[in-house]
This record gives sequence, C-alpha cells and structure tokens, in this order.
Amino acid sequence: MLDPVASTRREELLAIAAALFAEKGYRSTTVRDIADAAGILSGSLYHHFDSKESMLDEILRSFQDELFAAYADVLASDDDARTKLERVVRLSFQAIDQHPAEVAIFQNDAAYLGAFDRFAYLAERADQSRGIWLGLLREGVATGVLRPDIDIDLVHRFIRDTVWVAVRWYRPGGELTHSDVADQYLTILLEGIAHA
Amino acid sequence: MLDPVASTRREELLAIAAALFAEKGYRSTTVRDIADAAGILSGSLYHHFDSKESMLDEILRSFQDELFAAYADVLASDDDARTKLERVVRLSFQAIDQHPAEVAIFQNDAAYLGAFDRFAYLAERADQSRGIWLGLLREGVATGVLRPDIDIDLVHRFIRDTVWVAVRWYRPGGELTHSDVADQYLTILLEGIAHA
DNA sequence: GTCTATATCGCGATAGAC
DNA sequence: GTCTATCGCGATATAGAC
Repeated sequence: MLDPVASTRREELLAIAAALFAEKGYRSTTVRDIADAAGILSGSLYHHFDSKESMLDEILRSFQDELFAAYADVLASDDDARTKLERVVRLSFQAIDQHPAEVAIFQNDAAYLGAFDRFAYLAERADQSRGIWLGLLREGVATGVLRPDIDIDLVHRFIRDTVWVAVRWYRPGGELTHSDVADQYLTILLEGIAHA
Repeated sequence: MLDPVASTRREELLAIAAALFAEKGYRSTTVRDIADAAGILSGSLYHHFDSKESMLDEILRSFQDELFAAYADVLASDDDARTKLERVVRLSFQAIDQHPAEVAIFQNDAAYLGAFDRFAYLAERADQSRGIWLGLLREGVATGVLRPDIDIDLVHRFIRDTVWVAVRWYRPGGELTHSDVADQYLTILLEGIAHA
C-alpha cells in the first residue's frame, strides 16, 4: 500500500457492498444495488473489480485475517484457560462491534459459499476456530476451572452460535457496548441464570 | 380436509419445497429447483400453487400455528416459572427435531420476509414469542428462582438465539436426541459451565 | 396432473466512447 | 473513472395441448 489515498474509492465501494451483502444476503444483492448505493452505474463497478465474487472475497479475507491474528495474540499469552476463554469471547463481541457487516455475511452466507473452491478458506477458518475453542475448553476442564460433566463439543457449538448470532441484534453505538454484552454473556455462560 | 388423500401430492410438493428453501434459502431456490426435485416441470407446479410465495406462506403458517398452540398449552399449566421455562426450551428443541426445514427457513429468511405485508405475521409471532419469554423470565426473577442481577432482555436474546440457531447443526435421527440437547443446554443456561 | 412453448423481466458481465 | 448500450442467460409465471 504505497499510496493509501489511491485505494480510498475502492475501499469505499467495498464498504458499501459489505453493508448490502450483510443486509440482503450475497446472492440477493445485485451489482446494480451496489452501484446505485455508490451513485454510479453497474458497468462502472467493473473498472474497480473483476466480479461481484471478487468483491465478496476481498471483504471476507481481510476480515478473517484480522480476526485470527487477534486470536493468535490471545493464545500466545500465558493466561490460564479461563482467562483466555474470556478474552476470546470479548474479542468476538468486539469484532461484531467493529465489523458487523463482515460477521453478518459470514453468518448468513458461509454455508452456501463453502461449496465453492474459491471460498474453501472459510471452512478452513471454521475448523481453525473450532480447534481454538475445543482446546481452551479441554484445558479448562483439565485444570479444574470448568465443570467436568459438560459435553465439550456441545458447549463449543453453543458458545460459537450465541456469540456470533448476536450480530443480528447488536447495534454499534447503541445503548449496550460490546463490552457490556460480553460481561453479561460471560456471567450467563460461566455461572448460569439460576439463583444459587 | 374432507379427503386427506387428495391433498397428499400437494403436501409432498410443499415438503420438497421446504427442504430446498431451508437448504439454499428462499430467494436462491428457483421454482425449477423445486420442480426438478419433484420430478416434474416448473410449469406444472402452477397447477398446485399460485406462486412460489404462496408455497412459502403455506409452509410457514402451518408450522407457526402448531408451535404456538404448543406454547399455549405450557403457559396454561400451573407449573412454576422455572418449569415452564424448561418446558418451552424443550418444546423448541423438539420443534427443531420435527420441523427442521421450517425452523431453518424462519431463521434464515424471516428478517427479509418481514418487510412484505404478506409475511407481516412473522413479526407478530416474533413479538408474541418475546412476550412469552420475558414474562417467564420476569416471573422467575420475582419468585426467586432466577438470579436478580441478570438483564432480562439480554437473557431473552441469548436464549432465543441459542435455541433456534441449533437448527444449523442438529440432525434428527443423529447421535444426540433433541432431549439430550435440551438437557445439556438447560444445564449450561441455568447452572453455567464454571466449576463450583 | 403434466406437458410444450413462450412472454417478460432482471441478472452478471462486456466493449468502447468520453 | 464513469457513461451508453447491449449480450446471453436464467428467473417467475402463463396459455393451451394432451
């Protein structure tokens, strides 16, 4: 990126596309929708991008790279399993706050996109994420900070789903911060809602 | 329904359509997809149904009616709040087991469909469901069976999302029954995963 | 109840002018 | 960098034969 200003228009268009993909779904968003929102004609988009698919690819790749780099930082620390688990949860809610469109696209369209070679990396990232969670949960049980009678696989799916699905209702800049949501969620997850 | 046999073909076609809508999304499923899966040509579908939209409408309406009738039974009982809460959770996982396609369609396409007058009842049902959950949670806090320091609205969203999103990975007839999943989920929700 | 044939529309993408 | 103009395709839906 020798000249960041030169890529401004390109990034602007990607942001517009991401918002539309998130709102209407990738397949239901037309290149004309994107062009309309950008105030240009559909043909003009092809000056910037090869195809609609390329736009999506660029959006998802840069987000995933950023997210997994952040995960790697947590895992490289020498915190205990429970702390790492909390940090990964917080990181995820932060990602929803900072990149709601990217998360929504991933939530809504990843299953469909995974079938294409071009988006095979989405499945790889999902596997990688699963490995991270299962590792932390196993470590938590082994070191005695988590209950021994839980089904690790099931807990993983519940955590993953509940965290990411929050993108459907969480609004950046709203009353609740991502940190508030993470606090409440970790309380429920770790201690439950039943009165002691 | 004077002659249930006469409607068999119709219901067969609706089941085929529901499975495809669930798998690929409503908008991405073509009437030709449905006709192909049924072994007929696309034009022939219009002998049975007005439109693709009518098919979806019929699928969603009958499912929602059945589900909310079941909720009403639980609410009409004189169980305490915690028991009712558990029963509603179990009922929901049972719905995923028995009507996975309908649940998946609702999960994936309701936000988009809600914008159409024809599907306005989806939003009404969502409100009704919210009312049920909030009522039970409030009652639970008031009667001391739930922690007083939880954010009722947030807990509602977590429960709703986690329960229904399970349709993405739960497989009817698989190793885990819907009852197993409900057991584990209620344990996590009520007691948490942290070691005491 | 399904077929053949087709109308009409909107899609992603392209070529070349400005 | 955006425009005009358009291609080829596949979408929903329809009309009438069998």
